[in-house]
Amino acid sequence: MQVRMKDVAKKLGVSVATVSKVVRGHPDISPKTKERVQSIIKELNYRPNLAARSLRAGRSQMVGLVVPDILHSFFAEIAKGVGNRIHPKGYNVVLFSSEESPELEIEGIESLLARQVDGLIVATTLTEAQSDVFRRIDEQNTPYVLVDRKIPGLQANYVGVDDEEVGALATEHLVQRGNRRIAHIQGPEISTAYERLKGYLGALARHRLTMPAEYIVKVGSSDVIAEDHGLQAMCRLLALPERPDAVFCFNDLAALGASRAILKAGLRIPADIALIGVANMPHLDMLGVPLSTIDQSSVQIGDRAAKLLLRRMESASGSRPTRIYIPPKLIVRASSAIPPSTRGEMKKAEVLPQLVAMERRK
Amino acid sequence: MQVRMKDVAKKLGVSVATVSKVVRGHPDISPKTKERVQSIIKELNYRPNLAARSLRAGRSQMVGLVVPDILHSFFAEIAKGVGNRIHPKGYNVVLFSSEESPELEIEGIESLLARQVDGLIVATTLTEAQSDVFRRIDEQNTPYVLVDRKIPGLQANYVGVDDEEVGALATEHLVQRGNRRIAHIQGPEISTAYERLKGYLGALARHRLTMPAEYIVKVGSSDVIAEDHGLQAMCRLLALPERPDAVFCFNDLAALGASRAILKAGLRIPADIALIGVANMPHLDMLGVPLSTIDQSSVQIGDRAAKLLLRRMESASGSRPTRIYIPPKLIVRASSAIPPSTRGEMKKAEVLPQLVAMERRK
DNA sequence: TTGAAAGCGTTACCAA
DNA sequence: TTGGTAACGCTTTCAA
Repeated sequence: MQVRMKDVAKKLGVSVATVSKVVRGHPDISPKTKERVQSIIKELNYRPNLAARSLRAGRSQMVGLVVPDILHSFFAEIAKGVGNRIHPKGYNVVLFSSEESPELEIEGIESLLARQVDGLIVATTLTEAQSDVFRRIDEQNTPYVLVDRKIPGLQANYVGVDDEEVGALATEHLVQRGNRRIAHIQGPEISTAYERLKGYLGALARHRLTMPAEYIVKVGSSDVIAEDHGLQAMCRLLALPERPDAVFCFNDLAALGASRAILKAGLRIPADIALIGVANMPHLDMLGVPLSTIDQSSVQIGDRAAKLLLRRMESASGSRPTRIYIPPKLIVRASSAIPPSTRGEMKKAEVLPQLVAMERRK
Repeated sequence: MQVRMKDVAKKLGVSVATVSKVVRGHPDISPKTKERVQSIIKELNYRPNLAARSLRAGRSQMVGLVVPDILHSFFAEIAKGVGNRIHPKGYNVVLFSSEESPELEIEGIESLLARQVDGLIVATTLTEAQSDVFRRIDEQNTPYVLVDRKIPGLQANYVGVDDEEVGALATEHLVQRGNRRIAHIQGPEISTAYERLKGYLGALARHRLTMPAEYIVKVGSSDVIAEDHGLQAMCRLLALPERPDAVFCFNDLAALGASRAILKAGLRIPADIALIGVANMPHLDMLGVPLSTIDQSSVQIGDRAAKLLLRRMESASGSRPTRIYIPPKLIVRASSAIPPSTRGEMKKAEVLPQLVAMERRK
């Protein structure tokens, strides 16, 4: 059924060793034999069995990619970056979506290790307490690269943005625009959320601004359902005696939810409350109020992670972990764009047309 | 380095055959041996080498998934559906993104076949002329399922929506709302585009409406850059002596581009031009004018495709191709929602507030 | 330049 | 119920 090397060899009266060498472009083969073998390979439509090759060679030419949710455009972009980098090198991507479940993630990683992937790229949902999977990966001498999320206390290759800088960049921007009551809708229990919070607090401190404790609202759960949580968090902020004039949201999904809450309350963005998210998700520049955000160059994160992994897979193991930080980029759109001088002076009726005009000029 | 079955067997003084049976849950093993073996497996952290198993068993427990672009939410949703269905069955997904390139797609499929995947799910970019890859897949006796896009003349398992119905549903809706000059921004050279066009034409015919030939504008290229093309196509429509009062766009991305063009021209959606797309992409309900669309239940498409594939992989080959159609769902939002009676009677200034109010009521 | 043969880690058949 | 052993298709070493 399947054409094997043996079949090609038999048809030509040469040995399988010869065919094997031709297939892999091994040098010591006469041009004539090479050509004859190649023509038979074409004729029989022979394809080497990569399972056999993996077993024999001890390398599978596969890379495992574990993400919390492939639906989140951020992770899809990472997947794209990884694929585009490694496919030309003859590797395939085995994708595992952990659905934000640590247990599933561990199962996924184990299954990929069993598959003998040559390396792993992981956007992890695991906490420090669950991180022994990574030590098990190390034991196997399988290189891996963490992307987006880090695990405190784990020395590992990492590619992502500096999330403290993300938080600082966003908050700084809101301050520059004259906002003085800046709240933060915080993300779930992952490193990115902590560091963005740290950046937010740092920026406030630099400007000697202090906020009431209730201005930091915790989004209880994962990235995926962040929209609902953003909405709920925003509702809580709106109920405060003195409501914020700007909100830095953990990510764009949270900002989306927050903006729903703001509009529902009959308030205006950014005239009443300015908003900024993180991720630069596609098409959010076409929202009713285009959303300001921080771009993380996610395709590039995937690309760089794959590049780093390729290097680690090729070289002998043992080099110290590398951390690569991609600079975040502030993208200012209407949701945080109204200059502070205008604030308060605008009549309600003026706001929407202005936004529409702003959009048109683009 | 790697723990092998042999190591487990040696440590316990049993044979590898026994260990193998325990690992796979083979019945004739005494409870006592089973337990002892299992405890050693845990202790040594043994994981079966799936490359070896694949080679020996002739089945890899991997499914190949080929999509034109994982960034497109539609395909990411399919990937999610597939993964969620097959992971619990012990399969892994090998993902290949063809970047809308037929050549790359063929390479990708070949690499997956070489990897001995047990089955393939493909959203193809190939035309009938290039379809012999699929016959080669058949020769290998590897089952495959096409999703979203069909190839004319190729008898194959298929899961998707009935795109003619999609086109009819969208067009019918625009007609119902009182639109009489309904244009269509057509998709690229793929089955879905043809069939949506067919549905559009059918619906118009049923209502005895005829449109000028220029009302059908061809988007030259792939799904991915459909936003630019939608914009260009819309510009052409706007330049016509009698411009349309509604546009059925091949997909949401094209509609996004079209709406950019409409707003730039200083026109209003839907007061001047109503718009509807296809795909129900996430978050487009939060656009300045929320976008009407047709939902394709894409996660379900992935799920059903995987289910069908599992059946085909388990049963002996030879059954006739199955085609599964998921019913499309019309989702009416503001971009096509203004009742026809209001049309023309509204002053420009009234439109935006109305839309905002509409959004708030949600 | 070519080929024979060992062996990668597993499974499955058959014998004990 | 257990174990010996021959494959699975390929790579690689070493000899011819």
